[in-house]
Amino acid sequence: MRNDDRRERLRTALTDAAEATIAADGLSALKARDLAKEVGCALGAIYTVFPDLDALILTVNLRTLALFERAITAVRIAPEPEGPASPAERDAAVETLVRLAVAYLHFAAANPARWRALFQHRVTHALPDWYLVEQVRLFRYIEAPLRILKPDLGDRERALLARSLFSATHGLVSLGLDEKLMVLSEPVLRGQIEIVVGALGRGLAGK
Amino acid sequence: MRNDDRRERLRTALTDAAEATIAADGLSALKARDLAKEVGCALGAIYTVFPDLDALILTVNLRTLALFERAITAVRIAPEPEGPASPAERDAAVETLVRLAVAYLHFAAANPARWRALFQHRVTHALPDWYLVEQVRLFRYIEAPLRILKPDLGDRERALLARSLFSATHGLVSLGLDEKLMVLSEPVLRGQIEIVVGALGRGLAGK
DNA sequence: CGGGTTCGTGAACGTTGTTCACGAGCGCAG
DNA sequence: CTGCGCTCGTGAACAACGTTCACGAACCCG
Repeated sequence: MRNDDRRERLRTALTDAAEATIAADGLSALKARDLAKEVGCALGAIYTVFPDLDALILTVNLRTLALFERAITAVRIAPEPEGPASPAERDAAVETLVRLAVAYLHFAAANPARWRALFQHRVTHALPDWYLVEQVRLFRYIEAPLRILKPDLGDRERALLARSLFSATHGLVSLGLDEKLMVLSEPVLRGQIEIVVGALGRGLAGK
Repeated sequence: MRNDDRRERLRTALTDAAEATIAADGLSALKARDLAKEVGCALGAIYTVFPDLDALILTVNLRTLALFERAITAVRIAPEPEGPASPAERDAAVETLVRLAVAYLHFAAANPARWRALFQHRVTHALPDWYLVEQVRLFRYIEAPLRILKPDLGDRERALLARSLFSATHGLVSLGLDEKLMVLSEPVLRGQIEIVVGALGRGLAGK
């Protein structure tokens, strides 16, 4: 079908334009009419490839998650020891957690509008599966060092703890970069993250 | 002036109605026209006592903060020791931090819509002073146990760390109660907070 | 070439927050 | 008591938004 081709082209063109707008001026600057004008299509055409703007935003957010994953794969990960972990290996695991958290901060600071859109966007409908799958995969990066720090944890508890560690880090980054509660420079915030996540890791190790 | 009296009455009536709407159906259910109908005034009358709806929301949020402070004052606080803290006193300080965090969770879970409005509401203008003052005072509750845990910290660093601890806890509560990332029951979330904040406190104590 | 089907078009609709010209009501001087 | 002027709430009107849908052009196929 030639037709599906055009639809796909329109879809990516809209996603590109929406991504650029969000990255430049934030989620609130995304307007259906501006979007249509930018890609040179009619207003109604948007709704032939997306059910509504929420779906378009979700597609942009998926790109942001992919971008973030590329950033996170550059983080040096402590190797998984065989057998029980030595104190040095546990320290290395803690440092891995800190590096992951700092990488999260760095990504958020480098892509503030894109990153804000991930959370600012409140969905009323249930999230699509392909979005949740992406989230689950990203949490695995946190679970690995946790396996070293607390080897006797069950899979379920470890997954839960990984989400909690992410939530805590997200809180630090979210409120730290947000202008409502405080405005912290990235270096200061990085210091706080190192202190807090470091203490958290050492406390979890149970020494 | 009889006139200021009427204005004040309208102001509180609007605040009451807005608070009820937010508490019942969330921030997004707050509409100027519904509000005017509920308090029996004209649409434009709202703008004679508030510059815009943002200011009205801020007033409601201040009430929420006051409500929260009443909840936080019920938390049992470890007494401040004289001289260097014993290990037991440090443990008590950690438990105070945990209790504060759990109180935060409990308040958020008990008043989900009110609490969400505190953060969901993004302001474009600078926040008024009376709002910031309220925030600063609430942070003092976290600084007290920190003084026991890390006595050699300067005032500035302690204040910063207090905000970071709050941010981490807020992240746990915010994402834990939020339906986007995960939905955790309050008991499960309470367990996570006890684990994370507990580990955080012990790690900070530097044992 | 013509009839039918498909599909983008953009005017129109319903809701927003916010504004502003109007007029009712009141006080006070004549 | 009457008339003038001022104040202040009123609600119709405006601008901007997401979303819809009747229309018409463009294309396919017989």
